[in-house]
This record gives sequence, structure tokens and C-alpha cells, in this order.
Amino acid sequence: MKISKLVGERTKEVPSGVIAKSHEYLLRAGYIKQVCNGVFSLLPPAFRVQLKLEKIIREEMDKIGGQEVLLPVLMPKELWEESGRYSSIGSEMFRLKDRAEHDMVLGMTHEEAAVHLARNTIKSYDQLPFMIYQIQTKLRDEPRARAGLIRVREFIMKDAYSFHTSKEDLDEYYEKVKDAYFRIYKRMGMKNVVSVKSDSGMMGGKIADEFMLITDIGEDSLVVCDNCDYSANMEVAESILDIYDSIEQPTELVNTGDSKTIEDVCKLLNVKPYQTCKAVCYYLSKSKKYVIAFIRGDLEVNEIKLRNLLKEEVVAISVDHPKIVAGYIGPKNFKEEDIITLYDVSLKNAKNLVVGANAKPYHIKNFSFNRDFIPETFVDISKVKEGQKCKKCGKGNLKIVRGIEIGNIFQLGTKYTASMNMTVHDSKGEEINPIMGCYGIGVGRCLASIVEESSDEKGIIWPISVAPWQIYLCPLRLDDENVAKTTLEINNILEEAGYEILFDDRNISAGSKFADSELMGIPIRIVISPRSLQNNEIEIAIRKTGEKIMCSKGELLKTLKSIVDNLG
RNA sequence: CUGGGUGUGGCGCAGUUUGGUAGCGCGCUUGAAUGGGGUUCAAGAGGUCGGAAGUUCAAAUCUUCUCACUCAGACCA
Repeated sequence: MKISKLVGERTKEVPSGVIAKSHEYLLRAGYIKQVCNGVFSLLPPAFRVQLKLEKIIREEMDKIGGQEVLLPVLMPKELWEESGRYSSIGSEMFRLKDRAEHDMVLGMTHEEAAVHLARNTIKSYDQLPFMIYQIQTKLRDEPRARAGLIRVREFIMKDAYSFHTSKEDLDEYYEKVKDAYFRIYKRMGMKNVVSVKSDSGMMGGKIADEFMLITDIGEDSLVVCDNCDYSANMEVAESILDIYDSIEQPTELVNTGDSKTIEDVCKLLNVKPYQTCKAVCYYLSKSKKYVIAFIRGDLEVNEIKLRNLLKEEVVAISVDHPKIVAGYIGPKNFKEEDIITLYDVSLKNAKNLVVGANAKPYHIKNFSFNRDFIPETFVDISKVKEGQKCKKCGKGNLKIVRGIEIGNIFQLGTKYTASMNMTVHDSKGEEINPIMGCYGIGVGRCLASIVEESSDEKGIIWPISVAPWQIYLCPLRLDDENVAKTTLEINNILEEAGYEILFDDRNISAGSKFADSELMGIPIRIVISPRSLQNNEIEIAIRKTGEKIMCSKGELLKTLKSIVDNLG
């Protein structure tokens, strides 16, 4: 490819409003161009990378028995009504009408289509298990697209769906996919990838893992143990909650005046936040109920855990309920129709707490949950804090890091096969609903994530396995006869050896060429100039290390091979 | 959806407070010099200032409406 003909331009200036490194470099190096909010065109270099990513994914999916298919982007409303998601998913799904006024949707995920494809073609347990996958466009009307290719409204995703006769079989396959995913990320050149337990969100099902590239610009908070392999998304992470043991003291009603917040009360009564119990109020707009969540004063409520527990959207509010004394709420079963009371596990066996007295302006001192009030159950609704002890190993300290979700896997169970009535005959001749798993990888997001992880102040540094071109052929003074002749020769030698070459055929200054090759992130640059030809030498520059190696024309292929082997 | 910001040649920006029909850098074209880190000089092309309505003798600049983009949050696979 001649760079003079390459579509796209490279710029020195940083576009405004750009935070993510991958966003900046992909724009500046001429890889992507924004069409509207959250929608991008890929220019030739980016598309070449994308094809390489897809190739890696295909190979690994095929290795675990995947069969590639192509499901439609456009689907009728009816298909989504079968699963119930036509109504349960909100405005993040693109909806439209066809010319006959028929309601249609644009696919944001393809469980429905996968079941539709399989349910009339698979009839016997003999045909199970199987996995189908596709690499295709997904459309999601994101509330907020951001950071270039990291969060967009239209993107290419590899999504796979597996069908099994038993939970055990799914479990086994699930682990296989997990291994395949780690191989995929490794081959793509990503290093800092972990899998974490996660919330299954709109997909349904219980077991879910997300694959995260750990990086500061990540949108998700992850909890990882510094001692064992525990890792989880903040949404579902758990920790050991220290019990601060002490001897129970008699309760005491104290006038706390205007002190309502934990901070004020602590100051007034000279106690630490963990020696208090706070009440956080929520409202369920669907069922029109108030929720009072009691939790130890030093902790925060994890609203996603709360939502999953109540199976409904929760909204934090300041209460205006006649039975609730805002600022002085204490542990108590509110036996009102429209109030739900919850107690976090952090309160279990907690003693000598300062709690609200449910009367203004009083709090109660030395309140103990195993003496003064014993709730029916305690629930886990707290947010993990940095430094808490790991629940899995009991020793490690939990750290909170940020990550980009570059893939996820779910055990769906029979949510879709049951609702959409997909059955097969088992070995006893009985009809069963196959158990499903689904597995996604955002290809465009991987592309951006690789850049996020692998770049420097000069630009992108592509891993050689996914680079758009392996070699940047960079003659200086192409008007020099000897340079022109040698460049052509070398181009042919490299092409014959199977290398992909970006040929900088422009007659511009050396600095501009070097800068472009570095911004674009091409792993190897071969410089041919009058200066080096005087010694019958060619320069090979390695993007990643900045190293420069001189060699003769005859040694070129041999030298290159050892460099490439080293980079791979 | 809530709050803030921005919209001026292909890209990045100044000009808006104090109305007088556009300017800079990069890039592009032509010529010359230079020739290993975005080189220099000269000459050019290219915009009617997001859109609509209004005020005015006169609007990029003031008013109203509107659209788009963007940041933070809410939300999200």
C-alpha cells in the first residue's frame, strides 16, 4: 500500500474534548472518523486491524466447536415479545416501523434470533451440545456514547450461543469458552486482562463473568484481591466486614439536636462512623414503595445489589413519608404497606451503635442488633471499600481498580428456550428446554483497548499480531536513483516473503515520515537512505523499543525474521 | 434525562464583552532551496461564521427559537 494513496489523514493537533488515549491516536493517525454521536467509520488501517482481530476470534471459536452463522440485524417485534424483552428493555433498543407500519427492532444482542434459528432445526438431545456464533453489527442507543470506540452506539461484536442438555455440560463448556477468551486476548496482544464475577443485567441468568482490561480510563470499578485470585465487578463484589467486638452497654437516649448526618452525629457524640447505623432511603417507582436500607455508618449502599435484590429499579430519595422521621431514622420494622425495611449484613451482631430514635431530635446510644432489635434477615447490599479483607482467602486486602469490559460470558439457563418454547427430546423421550450460554466480545472495543494499553507519547504501538501492516517501508530521498532502485528491490523481497508493507512514497522530510510511522504504530520501520546505502546498509527500526538495527540487503530477511519472532 | 461547554475554510483555534459583511497556525496547490526527526522562502486556492426568525442603515458579534457535538452525572451488555 502506498501511503500517498491511503485514504485518511494524520494530524498533529489533538482534537478537542478527547480524553482517552485510544480516541486521540485513532483519530490523529487516521484510523477512525466520527459520523455522529457514537457512530464511527473505520478507515483502511483500522479495518485491517479489525479483520485481524476477527480472524483470531474465528480461529479460537472454531477450535471449541463453534459454527459461524449470520443472524439478522433487523427483526420483527414479535420475536422479542416472545422472550418478553420487547417490553423489558427500554430506550436503549432502536425501534422502527417498516412501510406496512409493522414494528421492527434493530438487534442489540441475538438470543432471540439464535433460539429462533435453532428451535426448529434441533430436535434431539443427540444434536446437543452445539454452539453457533457470528461477528456482526450491534446497535444500542446508549444513554451516553464516549471515549471514541470504547463506548459507541453501533459496533461489531462476536456473539456466541451454546445449547446444552444439562447444567453440568454447560458448566464444562463455559470453562472452555473462558479459556478460549484468554487465548484470544493474549493473541491480540493484550496483557492485563482478568475475568471478574459480574451482574448479568438484562441478559438474565445467574452466573456471569466479564473480561476486563485493567486500565485507568476503564468505566467499571473492579475489586481484586492482592493475595488470591478473587476478582469481581464492584456491582457484585463482597468482602469480609470486620466485627468490632465490645461489651454491650445499656442503651441511652440522647438529644442530638440538629445533627442528622453520620458526620454530624459522630462529631457530637465522639464516635467513629463504624459505630453508627445509618438509614438510606429509596423509592421504587414501579411498585410505589419506599425502601429503608439500614447499613453500618462507614459503608455505602451498593444500588446494583439493591436493585437485584428487589428486582426493580431503585431511586435514592430524601423521604417525605409521614411515618418516617428523616434524619433520625432507626432500626425498626416499619409495618407500613408501602415501606420495605432492609438490614445489611454489616449490622449482624453489631453492638453499641448510635442509631436514630425515630423521633426528633433523638438518637439512641449503645444499640445492639442481637439484643435491642433482631431483624428477620440480613441482606448483602454494601459496597466494597478499598482495603477490606477478601472473603475468598480471608487474608488478602481488596484493591479497587478500573477496567474496560472487553468481553463477557453468561449462563442463561432456560430463560430463552423456555419462553420461546424450544424443546428437544432427551434420552428418555421427554421434552426438555435446552440450557443456554451466551458469550460476547466487542471487536471494536478490543481494537481501542489494545491502543489504550499499548502506546507511548508518539502514538500507537501495535502488537505485531494485529498491526495493519507489519512494515513501514521508509525511503528517504526517493528522488535518488540508488534509493529508488533499492527500495523497489526490497519491497519485492519483503512482499515475496509475505510481509504486509505500508510504503511511504511521499517526497517529504524524514522527520514527517518518522512521525507518521510512529503515530500509526507500525511495528517495524525499514529506512533506506543515501547515507546508509553508502555503507551498503539498511536500517531497521523497532517501534516498541526504539531500537535501530543496521544490516545488509542479503541479511534483511534473516534479521527481520528474528525481530518478528521476538515481537511475537 | 439533568447540569456545564462548544459550533467560524479539510483540521486546530482567534475575533463576539464595546455591531461596520472575516483572521491565524497546520494541511492543500505552484515554484525554489534543503535533504536522517514534523526544514526554509515566495506565490496561491479555499469559509459568509451550525440552522431559522427577529432588532438595526448595518449582525460571526445583540434577542428568541432550534439543531448538532462535547464533558460530568444519571443509566447502560
